[in-house]
Amino acid sequence: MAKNTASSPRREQSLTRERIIEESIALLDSSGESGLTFRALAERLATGAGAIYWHIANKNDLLATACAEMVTRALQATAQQASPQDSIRAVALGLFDTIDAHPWVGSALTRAPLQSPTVHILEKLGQQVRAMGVPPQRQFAVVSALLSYILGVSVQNAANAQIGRALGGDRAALLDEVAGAWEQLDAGQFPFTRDMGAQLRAHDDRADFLAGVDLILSGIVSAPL
Amino acid sequence: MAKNTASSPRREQSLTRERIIEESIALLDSSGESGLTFRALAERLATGAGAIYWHIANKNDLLATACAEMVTRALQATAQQASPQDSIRAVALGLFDTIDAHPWVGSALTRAPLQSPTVHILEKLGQQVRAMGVPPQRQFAVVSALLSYILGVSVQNAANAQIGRALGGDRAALLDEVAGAWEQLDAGQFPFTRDMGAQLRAHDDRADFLAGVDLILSGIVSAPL
DNA sequence: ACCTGAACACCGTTCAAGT
DNA sequence: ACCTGAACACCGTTCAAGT
Repeated sequence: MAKNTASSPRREQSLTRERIIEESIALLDSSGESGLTFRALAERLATGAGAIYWHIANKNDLLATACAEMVTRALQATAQQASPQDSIRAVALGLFDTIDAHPWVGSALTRAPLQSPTVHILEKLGQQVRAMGVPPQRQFAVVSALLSYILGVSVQNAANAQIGRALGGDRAALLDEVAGAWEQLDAGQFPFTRDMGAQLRAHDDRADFLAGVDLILSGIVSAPL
Repeated sequence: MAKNTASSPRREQSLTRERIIEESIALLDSSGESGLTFRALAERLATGAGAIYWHIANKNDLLATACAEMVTRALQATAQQASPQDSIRAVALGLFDTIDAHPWVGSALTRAPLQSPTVHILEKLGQQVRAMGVPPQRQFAVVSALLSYILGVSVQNAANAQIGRALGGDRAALLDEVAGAWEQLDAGQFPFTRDMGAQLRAHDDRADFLAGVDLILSGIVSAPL
């Protein structure tokens, strides 16, 4: 990483697939998904837009590779825990936080399911589900539910945060606005939602996410089928 | 719906917000999300692209309104069931099937959370969660988990189906290919995924989705916290 | 009040031409 | 082998001009 020797002629920094991905991640983090354009990327790399195509197949390839890199980092960061349940919680939170910090990772995962990043997550979850003693014929459905929940909620949470940022960025004020609207809904048609204003204002997305994971974990243990 | 009388001058079919949304839905269903362009829509409506902007704020408005229409239809179609659990399953399946048949509804829901369509779903789920006897202070987190799971999995399932279609359309062949790749993974690094090939080949997305809903429902009943 | 359609400022991707 | 940058075929959105 500190080495600067290029392959053949000594150049300041030659255009490599790695450097393109690196700058793509920086661009995605700073300007979001819509900020990643070949023109903007070419400018950052001090080259022409067409040059990128020598190393990268297309925009999808660019996004998928950047996403795989982030998921690898996230999974490497989750240490082994005391119980399988705790390991599952750690993986879940690691992904939640990564996708929260890099919302574009979420959309990339949605766009390329069952690819390498997802398989790594599946494996990590599967090993813990086995350790919990779930019978073999139920393992696929159980892991599938966990994976879907984790990715689904993380992606939606990140999308919410992005929308919040686009709408001004004051989370408390935005929540308060929605909560206020809920409280003024028609009592006959929306008896439930009307009463949820206070809980919406006070809620913590990360805690609710974890509560959902726990709900599934205790469903696995109580095993209805 | 059969009436053809326009507002003031008798015209074949005047340009209305309703007609624009109707044609947008048709276009989205036939050509997918990328098929909805102002130019294609204008052609279908036999007008200019700019004319649409008189009735619709922008593309987001177009997609959000079309999405709201579809969710309303989906919720109206779910009849009252014997138990709260069954009602929740019916709502879940209704949304799963709608989003499966109209994948663009999924992306629109993700893009506009806590808007009118989501609130209607929240209300329907919330009433059943109350009927199940969940204590008030847990209701928000429980409904939130259910809603997240249902939307998250449905959206991902629809995305998968779209990708499958783009890749040739033969679901069995595609699954078989992925399953085959799983079975050849390194035994040391992927002991779990390696064994899941058969279950992946045999699995039913809709059944797995419902199994996940049941997992959450039994987690709610066994109530760890 | 509503519609037209050209114009603007963008995209991803391709490709002849260079080194 | 790799890079350049103009060109192509698109976008969403705006807006002067029409009726």
